[in-house]
Amino acid sequence: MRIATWNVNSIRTRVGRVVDWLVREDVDVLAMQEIKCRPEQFPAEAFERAGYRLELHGLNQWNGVAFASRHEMTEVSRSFAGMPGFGKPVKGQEAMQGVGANGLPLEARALGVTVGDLRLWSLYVPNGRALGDPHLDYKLAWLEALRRDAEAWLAEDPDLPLALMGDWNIAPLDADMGDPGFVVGQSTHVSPEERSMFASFAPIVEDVVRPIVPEGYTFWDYKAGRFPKNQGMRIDFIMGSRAFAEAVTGASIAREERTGDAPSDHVPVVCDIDPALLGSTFEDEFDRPMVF
DNA sequence: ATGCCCGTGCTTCACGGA
Repeated sequence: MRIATWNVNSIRTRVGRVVDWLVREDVDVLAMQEIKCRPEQFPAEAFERAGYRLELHGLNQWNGVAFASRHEMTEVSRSFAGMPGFGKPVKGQEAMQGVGANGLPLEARALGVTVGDLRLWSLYVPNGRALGDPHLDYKLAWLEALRRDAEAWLAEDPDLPLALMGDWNIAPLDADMGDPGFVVGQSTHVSPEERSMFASFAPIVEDVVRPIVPEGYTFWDYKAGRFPKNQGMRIDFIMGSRAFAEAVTGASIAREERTGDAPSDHVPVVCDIDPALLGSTFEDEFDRPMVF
């Protein structure tokens, strides 16, 4: 069972490349971020022809998250309970996109699905923009709310195989930041506040990729030749609960997806799950044991 | 110190990204 996350930076521009990669790499479930379109604009046919079902959440040309899965997806959530919004207070037409826990309009940054026993979230954490910018307060509040909700899910079911995967927009360690445009004390993504917030998830979820792939970036800015100079950032993560992490048998970062024609600025992050290491329901559903 | 490179909108620049 192969699970991946990829900030695709516009699915309409990238659809051929994304579906080719899914098929070539035999991916079962892909969490996408920055699809940059509404559901009716999503190029669904290409995914469906390749055997993938879709769950989509997009409100406009910004943000947008999605899942493509070879397996049935249930219990679809387009936000988490404490998720804050951003912008001007909701009124009239804006109310159609939903109101966050802070009374402000929700953005399309979170999508939760259940696949077998797995609870999976595709997350696009707010960028933060700059130190002192209201967007950074939003980013920190958004993550705090996510952590509190995830704590509650796991308090209710400590054995839940939960994965919080996506673009976290934080480089947790110094080794995760190779872009000289980002400096501790001057920039987002490396600030003590963001790193502390990321670290506060440790009691509930862990990075399941780093133990297997200790080095490497997941994003290189299009500008200033960041990829040829390998001045990237590691900001895309698959964070798994104990039950999820115990079932992980492999992981990789698909660096080659930053090369060739019209790449996203992010690359896929992948992990492999052995269903036998999860609960029996999942095993029965997907391993299809022979019946005599 | 600034822009670099992209994608989107109903485009000829503004904006968001990280």
